[in-house]
Amino acid sequence: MDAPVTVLDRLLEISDLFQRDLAREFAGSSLTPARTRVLWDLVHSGPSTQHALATRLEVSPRNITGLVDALEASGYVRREPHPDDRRAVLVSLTASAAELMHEMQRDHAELSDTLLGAVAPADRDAFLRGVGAVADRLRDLVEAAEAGRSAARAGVDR
Amino acid sequence: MDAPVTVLDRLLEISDLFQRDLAREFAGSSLTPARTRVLWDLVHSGPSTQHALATRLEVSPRNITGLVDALEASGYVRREPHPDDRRAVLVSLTASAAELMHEMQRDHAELSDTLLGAVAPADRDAFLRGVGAVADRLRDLVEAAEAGRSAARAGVDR
DNA sequence: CCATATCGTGATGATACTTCACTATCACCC
DNA sequence: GGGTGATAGTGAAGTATCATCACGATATGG
Repeated sequence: MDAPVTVLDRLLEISDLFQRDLAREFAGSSLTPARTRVLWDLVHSGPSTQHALATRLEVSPRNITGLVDALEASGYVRREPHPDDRRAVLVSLTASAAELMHEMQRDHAELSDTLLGAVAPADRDAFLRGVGAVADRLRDLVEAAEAGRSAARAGVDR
Repeated sequence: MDAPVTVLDRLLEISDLFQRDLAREFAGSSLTPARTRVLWDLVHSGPSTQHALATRLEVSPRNITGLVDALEASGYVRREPHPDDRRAVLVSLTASAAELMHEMQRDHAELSDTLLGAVAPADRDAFLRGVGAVADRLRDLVEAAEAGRSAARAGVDR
């Protein structure tokens, strides 16, 4: 009865392996998972204020300050004054960082294909539907749990 | 052309959601992800030396010292002298921690079932095969990458 | 019995986060 | 205009998880 391997175990192993691969990829460079996340977001969202980054990445604005400091020092991003708001700064990727991120995006897609290629062709459609269904269900569960807590706390106020 | 959602994205989202759920679960208690990992390992492996823990969890022995310190202070584990080796200590779960871990194991299995329940019955077998295949493939890839690096470094010596 | 490896830990430091306090600015409203 | 209150970013201080290096205590194998 000790520890049958569940689907969840497998899914967690996958993400663990991926993270390890990412860490290995950037060993030696000044890029770290958290800093890479910032770059990744900037590719998708374009030049952003630090506040916007903090909101999208769900971390404190103070934390973004430190991450951008490091990325700026290593030449991955630039801080420019916001044209309409003198309080804010716009963080944007440097050309070389943009190039790097496109490479990473290609690698990411390629890895995704490789992994899908490991699935028997006859299973692929069902597999994709299954992954989507699990992600959706889990998202709902987490959302409900978090809303529950918020509601409990907000309950006193309302 | 900007960012089609890949399988890999979905898999990473799943693990991200799960981690967030775990963190929420233990908010307020003295348990943290890293400390929980130690407890989880002890359930599977039984009383262990800190060195064994460090090896299995792939972290430095020094780090284990700190994690066990915290777990011991909170009453989750006990440190006992190793019967055959006066250098080593045996770390074992307290009764209440063992109980807690069994609960967690039940919850984990239950969540796994719930997630699998979100997959259409006709897709389930293919989905399970697919998840296994992807995990296997990724494990091979990471292993090869790490072996490559080790080989490169060991190459000078041999 | 001595050289060497192993087990744990103190010291020190990096990264990734937090909250709190504070400044500079913006936006609104009378 | 001149407050007034929200917002953008950052300094200060603290926590958790990791790493490396040095060191003492012990085991082990000639």
